[in-house]
Amino acid sequence: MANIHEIARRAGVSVSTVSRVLNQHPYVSAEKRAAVQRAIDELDYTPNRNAVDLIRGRTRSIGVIIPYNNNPAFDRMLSGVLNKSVEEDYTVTVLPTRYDPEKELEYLTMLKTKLLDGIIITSRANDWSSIVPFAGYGHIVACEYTELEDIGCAYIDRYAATLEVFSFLKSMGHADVAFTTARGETSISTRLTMQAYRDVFGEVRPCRCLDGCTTLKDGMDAARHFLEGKVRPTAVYANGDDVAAGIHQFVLSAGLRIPDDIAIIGQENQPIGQVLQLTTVDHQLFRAGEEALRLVTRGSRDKVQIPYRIIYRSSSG
Amino acid sequence: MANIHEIARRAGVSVSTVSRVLNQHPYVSAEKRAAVQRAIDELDYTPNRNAVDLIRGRTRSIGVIIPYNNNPAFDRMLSGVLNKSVEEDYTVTVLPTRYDPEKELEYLTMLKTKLLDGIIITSRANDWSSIVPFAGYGHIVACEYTELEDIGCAYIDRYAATLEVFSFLKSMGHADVAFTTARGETSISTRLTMQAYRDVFGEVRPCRCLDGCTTLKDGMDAARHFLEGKVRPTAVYANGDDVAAGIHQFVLSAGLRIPDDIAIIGQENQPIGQVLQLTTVDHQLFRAGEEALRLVTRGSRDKVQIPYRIIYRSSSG
DNA sequence: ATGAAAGCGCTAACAT
DNA sequence: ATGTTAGCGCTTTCAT
Repeated sequence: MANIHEIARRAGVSVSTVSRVLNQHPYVSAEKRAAVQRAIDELDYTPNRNAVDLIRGRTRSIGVIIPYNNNPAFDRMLSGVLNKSVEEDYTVTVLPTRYDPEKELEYLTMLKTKLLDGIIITSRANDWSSIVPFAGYGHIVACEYTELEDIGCAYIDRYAATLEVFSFLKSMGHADVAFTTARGETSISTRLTMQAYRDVFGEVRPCRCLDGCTTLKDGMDAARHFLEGKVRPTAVYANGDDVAAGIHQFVLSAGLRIPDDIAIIGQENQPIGQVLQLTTVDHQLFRAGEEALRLVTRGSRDKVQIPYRIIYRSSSG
Repeated sequence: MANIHEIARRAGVSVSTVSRVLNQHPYVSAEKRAAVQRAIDELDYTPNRNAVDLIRGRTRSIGVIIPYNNNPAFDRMLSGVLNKSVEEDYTVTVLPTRYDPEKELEYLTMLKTKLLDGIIITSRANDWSSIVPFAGYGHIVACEYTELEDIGCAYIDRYAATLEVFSFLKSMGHADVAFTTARGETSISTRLTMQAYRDVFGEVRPCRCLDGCTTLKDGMDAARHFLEGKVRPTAVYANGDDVAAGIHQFVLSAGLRIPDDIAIIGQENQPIGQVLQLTTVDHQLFRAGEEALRLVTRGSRDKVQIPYRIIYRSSSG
């Protein structure tokens, strides 16, 4: 590929003039501008972005740290990020960690190496203490609430949503409620869910709580688990609509009725939940993703809460 | 951030020596290497990747052109790409086009600007004639079959799969079959589907074919469309499991039985199809994505076919 | 084994 | 208005 010098030579001007027309600066005569443009067209020239980014120190590119791809929740957020990135004219790089802390730090280092202007953390594997230092090299926005000064966030109020769900179930007469979670008490989601449970129903008994659930099949296994005791719960709050759908299937196949024998509430408002008429908590993760991108491109450290909505359907009575 | 000169000064060596230890070259004495390492650690130094990429002319980064995010099919491919990218140590940038040809060309230009080593095209908005020239600047791999020399591909045999589906339906006694598609005859998928239909059933009547379907709701509308005539089809081949699920719902709500009154076959083997016991064509798009990444990182122009599998469930009788 | 120096392709301050 | 020039931070000959 030709470079800026070749264009300059061919147009009979200096490289600065070429640079000026490239960056639409004023103070370039119409003739020279035309000559430069001609040379550019003739040689089909495009500036080398590595050189531009090197000298500018910015890339208009941001990264999205995501534990798993092909997970409804994270995909929604990523989708929101991508959607907004187009209108903000930023490029987005996906950084899948599988919750490997080393990998995550490696990705964060891309701020230091100047490859990324900012990073959105949808879910993290490291403690904040090892993440915060990277905020010195680029903007970091999280999809969870944090009081840290250096970190912006577009977060959902999972505690409030969960509290509302459990309170609703209680008001409907449910006293024995079970729930599923995805990844143990290392995750804030799980901790907040358990806290809300305690605040409404008291102690969390092992037989009413199952971790490690993400897929439809996990939901079926969870339902089997919840139903195997002599006393069975009368409602289940699943950590996703896929899981809820699995529970739904197993419950029906066990000859029980929904919601009469067991009420089910899911999360994320997925199509599968619509089909099965599942009540669901829509955390509006798409909007969270959009907001996260908006924040990170502005270098904002604002704390923005994304409101949730509960969509009541027949599965919860 | 410190740069290589500072490290050199601090370690009392030249920049070339620093560069050598950075790139694990031989011929560096143990003492100097240690001194350099100490300086690197003390200053918490990380090389600027823009500078490295500029001089090397490579980035170990590839782009994935994708029309829509949050579409089961494209998400599967993207997921496969990402999965493989981790083990191949490449970074992937998502390039959403919404089938805007201009946007797509803009993305392809990232090969010229040296930002990307290669690009995977999951689905395109431009003619090959305007895409091929970019192959001169970086590797291009498509997720559709093409004979073009310059383009590698990891493709699915949609015609064969569709032919098998229609032949199966015919063998089951279905003579009046409908189908849905996503985006008109500009898309190869649609063209291949129509071709297979003609080859098995003859003429494609407008009342047996509905375009613009991607979501569950589209499926419900499609079913309404197919059922409104006096004679209704006895089977529908949907272009995705979400669409098939919508059809499923509408058919049931219309008081008809599946598969007795109407057989349904979907595509992509999504969880929703598993729940509804939908027969489905699994095109193994995840594998296609993995293979595409493998090809593009190797600069290969091989043509690799990804086999499909039909998963028979009760919705097709 | 090590260093000096010439770039990679571009931007921008400075001079004219 | 336009050109000269000094970098941005790194790799890689080419000497020694």
